[in-house]
Amino acid sequence: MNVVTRFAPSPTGYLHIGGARTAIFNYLFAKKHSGKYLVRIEDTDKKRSSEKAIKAIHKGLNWLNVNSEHKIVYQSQNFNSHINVAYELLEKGYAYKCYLNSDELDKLRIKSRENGIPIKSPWRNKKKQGDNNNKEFVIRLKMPSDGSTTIDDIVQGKVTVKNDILDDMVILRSDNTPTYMLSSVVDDNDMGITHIIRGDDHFNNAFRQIQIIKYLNWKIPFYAHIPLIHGTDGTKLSKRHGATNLFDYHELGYTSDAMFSYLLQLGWSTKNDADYCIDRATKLFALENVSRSPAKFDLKKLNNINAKKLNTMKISNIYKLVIERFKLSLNDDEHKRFKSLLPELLKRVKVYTELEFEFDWLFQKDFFCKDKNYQLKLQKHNLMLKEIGSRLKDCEWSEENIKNTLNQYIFDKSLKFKDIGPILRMALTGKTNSPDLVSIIYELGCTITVNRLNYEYK
RNA sequence: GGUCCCUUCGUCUAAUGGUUAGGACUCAGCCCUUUCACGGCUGCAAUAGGGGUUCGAAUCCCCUAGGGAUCACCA
Repeated sequence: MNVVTRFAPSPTGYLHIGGARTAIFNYLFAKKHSGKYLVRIEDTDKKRSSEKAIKAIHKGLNWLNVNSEHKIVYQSQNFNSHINVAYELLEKGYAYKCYLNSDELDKLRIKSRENGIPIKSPWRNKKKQGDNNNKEFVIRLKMPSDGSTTIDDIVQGKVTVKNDILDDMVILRSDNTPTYMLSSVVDDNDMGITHIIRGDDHFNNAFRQIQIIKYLNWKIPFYAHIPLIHGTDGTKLSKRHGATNLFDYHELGYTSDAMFSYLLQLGWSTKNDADYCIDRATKLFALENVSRSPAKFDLKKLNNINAKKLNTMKISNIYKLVIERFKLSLNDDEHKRFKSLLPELLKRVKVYTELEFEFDWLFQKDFFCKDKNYQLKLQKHNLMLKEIGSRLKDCEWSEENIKNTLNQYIFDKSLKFKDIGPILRMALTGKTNSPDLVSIIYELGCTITVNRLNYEYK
C-alpha cells in the first residue's frame, strides 16, 4: 500500500505543540512506509482563519523539519467539490434540507441534551419541502438510525458506537459553505489519504464522518487517534501551563531537534528509551507503539533532552545559532575564543539563550567585576592578582605553561589553588563559577588577562 | 448529563499470565575536581480501589473511584 498521510491544522493561531506532535507522527509514519506526507490548511471557517496564522504554522513546521515537500492544500480552494458532494448526498436521500432557525435550534438542542439524544431536525422526515424556496436552510446528513458503527483504530483499538447516538450534523451551511465535517472527508478522499492520524479529540467525529464515506461508497481510511498532551495537573494543555506555541520554544532557546525528540517521546516509545533524532525515529516509528493515555508535558525532561542535544550537536551549528540570536559581531580573536570555549559553556546551560550571561566577560573590552561584594574581595587581593599578572606576562602562551605558572606561584607563596582560584575567577569573569581557569586564561589571551588582573578596584 | 477513551514510581514509560515490576527525567547522597557544570556510582519512589477467572494477574473479566475528550451553521 502506498501510504499517504496529512497534517491538517486550522489556521486560527500559532502552531500548538499538540498539533506539532500530530505533524511529527504523520510525517514519521509516511516516511517509515516510504509514503507521502501532505499538509492541508483547514480554512473552511473564513471568519476565524487568517493569513498570519498560516504563516505561523509554516514557520513552526519548517523549524521542526516536518514540512511537506508536496504542494500545500488549502481546503477553501476545494469548496465547489465539497458543495457538489453535499448536493449529491441530498439527491441520493442521505441528506436533507433543514429550515430550522436559530431559536428553534436552541430549543431542540436543550431538549436533546436533557433527553440524552442527538440532534435530529424535524425536517429529517418531511416528505415534501413545501413552500420554503425563499427560506434559508442548511443541509444535514441523515444518520442511520439503527445498527452500530465500529472503527478499528490503530491506537485506540476496536471501538463500537450505536448509530442512534449520532446527530444529523450540518454539512452545508446556510451561506452555502461546507463545514469541516464535510470538507475534511471529501479532501481526504480526493487526496487519497490512507491513514488519518490526528488528535484524540476527533475520535467522536470519526464515527460521524465515516457515514459520509459509506454513503458515497468511498474507501474507508485507517484511523489512528493519538492522545492529547496534558499539563502537569492533568487537564488539557493550556497557556497557564506555560508556552503552548511551538515557536515560543525556539524563542526560549530550545533546539528543534530536542523539541522533536521530546514531543515524539510524549506518548510514543520503543523498548529502550533513547534520544531520537529524526532519522532514527523514521526507522523505528510504529503507530502500534503509541500510548492510549494522555501524557503530561514536563519541562524538566525537555530541558534535559535539550541539554544533551546541545552537547552532541556540531559546535559550528550552535555557534551559528547563538551568533544570529544575539546578533554578535566578533573579530577573529573573539570568534576563536568563543568557539573554543563554547563546548565548555554548553555543559552549563539547558537552553542556548542562557549563554547570554557569558558574553559580558567573554567579549567586553574594558571588563571589570561589577558585583560590589566581589569587588571588596578583589580589592583585598589586589597585590596577588598583579603578581600573578606579571608572571603570566612573562609566560610563553600555552595552557601547559599557564598551568605551571599558576602552580609555581602557589608553591612560592605556600598557598593552595583554592586560595587563588576564586579570586582569579572573579577578576576574569566577574563570577564565582566558570569553566576551567587555565583554559579561560589561555583563550582570553595574555593582554586581556593581564589587564583584568591589573584593574584597580576601590 | 449522554457517548467514547484513559489509569504502572512525582513525570515519560518498559514488562502482551510466571521479572527481586526495568529504564529515563526529577530529587537526595557519594566519587571526580581550582569553582560551577559535565561524567560516574548509589539511593528514594509505582501496578487507583474492590471483587472474580487461574496453580499463578500490572497483564483477562466485572464493579467502583478518579481523570480526559466530545455533544456548534468551530475545526
